[in-house]
Amino acid sequence: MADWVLHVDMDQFIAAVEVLRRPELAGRPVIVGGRGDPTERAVVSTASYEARAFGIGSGMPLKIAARKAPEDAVFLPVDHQAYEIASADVMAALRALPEVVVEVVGWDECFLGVSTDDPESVARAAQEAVREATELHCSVGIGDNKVRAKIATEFGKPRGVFRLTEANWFDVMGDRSTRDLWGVGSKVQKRLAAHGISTVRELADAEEAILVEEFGPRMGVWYHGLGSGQGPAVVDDTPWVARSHSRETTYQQNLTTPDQIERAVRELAVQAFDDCTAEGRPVVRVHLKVRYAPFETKTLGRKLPGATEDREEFVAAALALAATLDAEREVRLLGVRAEMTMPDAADDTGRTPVRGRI
DNA sequence: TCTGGGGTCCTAGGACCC
DNA sequence: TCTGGGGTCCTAGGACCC
Repeated sequence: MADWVLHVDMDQFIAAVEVLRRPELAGRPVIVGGRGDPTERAVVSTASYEARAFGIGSGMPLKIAARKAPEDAVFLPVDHQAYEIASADVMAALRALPEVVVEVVGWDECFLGVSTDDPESVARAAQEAVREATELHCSVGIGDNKVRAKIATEFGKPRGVFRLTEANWFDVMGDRSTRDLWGVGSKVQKRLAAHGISTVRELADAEEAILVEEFGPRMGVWYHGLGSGQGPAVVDDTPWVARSHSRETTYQQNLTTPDQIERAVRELAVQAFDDCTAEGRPVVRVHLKVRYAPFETKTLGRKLPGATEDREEFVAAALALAATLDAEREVRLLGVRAEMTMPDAADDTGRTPVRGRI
């Protein structure tokens, strides 16, 4: 029997959950994002397949989506709680499969580790278990590691199964853009292109030394291996432990005065801090994220003098950072992040119980 | 056309110590 | 007075993912 990695990804998860509780919306273009008001500053979380047919997709500003959407489109607010409940039901159904290790990587996706000679039948069993428990549909990628399983899922959508291994990697991926690789975004794609590397095959054939020079010792080696579909194959069900919590808000009207910014930072800092202390861990660091109008993002960080459980001390540190912001510029987004101490277990074992780069 | 909110990990470079 | 090499910690920011 061979070891396989399966990647389970829910089809249009958020939109599907909404349609499930409002059956009358079935077949209509459904767009979920922000507070459901397409005149506000917000982006699309998920669009149903019917809405995608009009060119509407995740990450798109709601205002743009509204322009593209047909008359009968429905805009809905994001309801985190509903998706968390649905997600828990999905994961519970998958954990109930025999001999399977489940590693959750998001609301709507996870890896399964399984030893079998017939991964396709495990994939079909997973789809059936999810459908039976939740009436939701998913796609499954089968791979000999996490990278290939994750990429395979896209070829299985919707409601399908696709296998991607060392055997068919270059047939399937060789001529595709490096951007289609998991972990290569637009910036890295451009930097690769500057070295004459545009396709997956070209990345695999590139000199590793050149990539190391461009991206550093870890990322250079990582990207090179990505070209031939290499990646870790261990599926780990250790519960995820957060390193930090943040709160951020995009303001419908830009903040223009120091007083407005101070009030906003204080409010966000209190929430982020309380999220951390709710887990019983002191806070060691504060970050501030600011987006100046129209669209320039900056982040600042400061280590606190020591681990603290004193909220006012944290708020004061956040305010001190805020005092360094450019007072001349309008702010449209503010975020405060609180970084926590790690649980003792991490130190004892030398192994961080954290979902890392896969 | 106008861009969310939640996270993680990596790198460069300076400070400081031996 | 001018100088090495290595290690670790910290800050600041970049990139990516769901």
